[in-house]
Amino acid sequence: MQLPDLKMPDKEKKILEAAITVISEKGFSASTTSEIAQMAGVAEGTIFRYFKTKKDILRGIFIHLVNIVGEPLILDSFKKILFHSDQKDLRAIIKALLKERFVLMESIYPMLRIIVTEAMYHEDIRKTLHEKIISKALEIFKLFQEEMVAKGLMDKDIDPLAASRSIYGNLVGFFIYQKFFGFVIKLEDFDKDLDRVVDIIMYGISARQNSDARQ
Amino acid sequence: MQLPDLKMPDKEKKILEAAITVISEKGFSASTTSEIAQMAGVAEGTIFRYFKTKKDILRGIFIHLVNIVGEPLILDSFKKILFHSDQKDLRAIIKALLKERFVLMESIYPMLRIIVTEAMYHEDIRKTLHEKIISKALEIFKLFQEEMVAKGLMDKDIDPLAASRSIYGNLVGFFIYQKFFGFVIKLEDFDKDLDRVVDIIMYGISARQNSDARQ
Amino acid sequence: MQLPDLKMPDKEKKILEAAITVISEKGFSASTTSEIAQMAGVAEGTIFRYFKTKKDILRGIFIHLVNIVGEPLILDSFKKILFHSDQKDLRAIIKALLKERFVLMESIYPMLRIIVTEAMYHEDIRKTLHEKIISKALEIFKLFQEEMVAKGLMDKDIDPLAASRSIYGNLVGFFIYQKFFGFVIKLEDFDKDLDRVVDIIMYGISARQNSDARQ
Amino acid sequence: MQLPDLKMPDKEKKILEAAITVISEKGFSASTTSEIAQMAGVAEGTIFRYFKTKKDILRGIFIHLVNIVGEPLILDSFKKILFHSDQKDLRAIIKALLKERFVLMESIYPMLRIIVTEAMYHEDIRKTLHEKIISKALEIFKLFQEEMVAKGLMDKDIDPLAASRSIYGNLVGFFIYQKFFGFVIKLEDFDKDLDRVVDIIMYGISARQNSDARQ
DNA sequence: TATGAATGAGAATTCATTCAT
DNA sequence: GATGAATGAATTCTCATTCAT
Repeated sequence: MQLPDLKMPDKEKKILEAAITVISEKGFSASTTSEIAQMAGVAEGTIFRYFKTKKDILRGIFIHLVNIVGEPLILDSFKKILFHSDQKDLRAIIKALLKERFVLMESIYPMLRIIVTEAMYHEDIRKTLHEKIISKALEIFKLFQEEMVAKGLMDKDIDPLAASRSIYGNLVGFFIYQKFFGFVIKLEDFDKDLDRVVDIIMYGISARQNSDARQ
Repeated sequence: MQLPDLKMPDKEKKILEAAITVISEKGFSASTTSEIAQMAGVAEGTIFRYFKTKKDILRGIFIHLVNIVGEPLILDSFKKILFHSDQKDLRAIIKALLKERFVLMESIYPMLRIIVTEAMYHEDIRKTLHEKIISKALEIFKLFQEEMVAKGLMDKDIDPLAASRSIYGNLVGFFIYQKFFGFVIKLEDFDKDLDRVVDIIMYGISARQNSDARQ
Repeated sequence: MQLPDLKMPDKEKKILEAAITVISEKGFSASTTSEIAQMAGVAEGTIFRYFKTKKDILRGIFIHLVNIVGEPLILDSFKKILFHSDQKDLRAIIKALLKERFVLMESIYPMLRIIVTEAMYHEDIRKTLHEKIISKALEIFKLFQEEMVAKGLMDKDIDPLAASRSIYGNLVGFFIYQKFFGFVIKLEDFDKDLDRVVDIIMYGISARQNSDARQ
Repeated sequence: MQLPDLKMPDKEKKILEAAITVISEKGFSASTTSEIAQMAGVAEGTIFRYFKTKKDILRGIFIHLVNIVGEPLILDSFKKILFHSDQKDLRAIIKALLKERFVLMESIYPMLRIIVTEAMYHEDIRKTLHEKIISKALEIFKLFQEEMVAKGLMDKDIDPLAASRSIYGNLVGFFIYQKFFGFVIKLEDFDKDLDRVVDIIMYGISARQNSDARQ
């Protein structure tokens, strides 16, 4: 896990990167500061110059996700895809979105794994996550939906929460399947797979009234 | 977390139940055997009569999930809902399925939390999970889809993996939202919410060709 | 330092005794739990079964001094010497008192050293010490003085606080000189030395009106 | 704690002053060099330019007490009070002495606290203390006593060691009571209190042959 | 079988000391 | 000279595991 250049001491960055790697692999409690120090190539004591306690390392990772990764990586690219897409075609936009999200998730995968695990156990992390990222993404999606509804590409009755949950639910299901249970697949297969996901997001699982509905 | 009656010594069952509670709340590594013993009302040494090591407790929980909960609770009820439903209406079946799955997930929630966390970190757990539960559920769903396609209720082109992933993705998205981010909601609201999820699973997020498509 | 038999696990007593020895020799902060464990002949972890933290060991010693040693050893013998003495002679009583106090101080010397040091740095210890021992001793002395005044052996104008402070000041000065700066002396020399101390406590340092005043 | 101007680098003096403050408050082992550096307003590394090890700081404080404070502050003023007093009255001299000593002790209180604590644990400190200060003070007192005996103000039989120990014992008892257990008292009360101490030093605690003995 | 005291390896954390800048 | 980041040995404390009762 390589973090972007930040105004942060070199060693602190190394420790944070090492911590993300180690904690992502074994979970927070099962990781030791000695392991993190070793992987970061610093003395164990050095860790505690930058992070008062072990828990503060976790906090550091989280803050990083929310502040550094959250806004520019997660939300900005989300906005960009939804609004600045040249495509006037909803299906193409959704597909582009999934693709970009998939790549994003892969690129911050170790960090993601840590946050997901910890969010399961800590209310405060969930709360911050919701406040800083999830609720904002939902707002963006609502604006997007309005635009799509205006263009006649989405149904106005559709609940935006349910719709975005569906997109993300499908995406995560797809991601987990690829990452956890799937085999490494060829790029063209990936694209086909993705098409299937997009179709279901677009038209659901029921029988299509007319096959023209599909692109 | 109450486990069903099993041919298992009373103390072992108590330990397992206590372990599920404790580990679900703090994660495996952060839980201590002394805590589990205390909650189970047994001496710390007693734990090691039934489980050689702490890790074996986790294994015990997992085996329990797979063997005892997996087949009868997870798969059987899945089958029952899909095939023995009186309804000839796909939408109603999906809704019933989601409802039943939601209740099931809630009832085994502590266990679920443990397994999901551990599956994130251990390949072998993922493998067993896939073998014993996920792949079987997929097979069941395939049979169900064939039936639905035959009745003209589902599109034959739809990938069953993608379809079931969609159903589960939507369900899990819904579940997480309720459990982790949601507020406690009234039962009738829950039903409305569920309807929206079902609609999206059924018809997707795109504009409907004709509004009759919706119930 | 041997503690009296108490309803206290054998190991706890051993740890407490070892702690008193070690801490008395090096001071609290400079003593390590590993050292204490070694001297007590137990594993380091065992210490923390009986004392949650290192600081609790100190608290244990203090509680011991106040509750176990304070009342029966310090105050009771104080009372006994002052009131149950057969002697009708103030000088003899004071001498007996000094002798007995000296022996007592020697017998709990390691504990004393710890408490004195810690009392210098911790207000709460001083407070408890005052409440539980010093103020009580002062009360006892006041009663004693009343008796002596009634018998015409002490001046009624003398401030009991100043008087007892003088007795203890002289005693401690004597004790410190013997223990810290003195050489080991013969028993008869000790007695002579003590006599000089008693004289000064009794009659002060000024020229005596008549030499009969002295024994 | 302000040290007098010395031919000593500014930083070294600052470090020494800071060290006295910090160590006096928490004890030597419990104080950290980082704390001392912070309070002195220098970098931690700077400390080790002036003091090879942490222990050398303590040594520095001690040397300071003995060489700089010991002779001029402790012994000279002792001499001055005893011999250059205008008063021909022993009682008045003792009272003046106690007053002056009390003020002196207060002024070097932090340093005193350190030395007393450390003297309890280190033979070598006690030895130097005795050699450089205590034995000298005793010599001075002996000369004083001779003078007083010549004037008929003190008994020739009185042991000078016992007498000076009494004076100091009473003083220290008084000091401790005021500093550690006492409440803040008014100046006039302080003087009354002091009178009582002086009386006891002068005439002891026994009944006075005639009340004229007291001033 | 059940207990829980005892263990000791290993964890997080502290801090005097060094050294490149 | 002065700095303060970096170190790593030492310290406190935790906890899975053992074992005598």
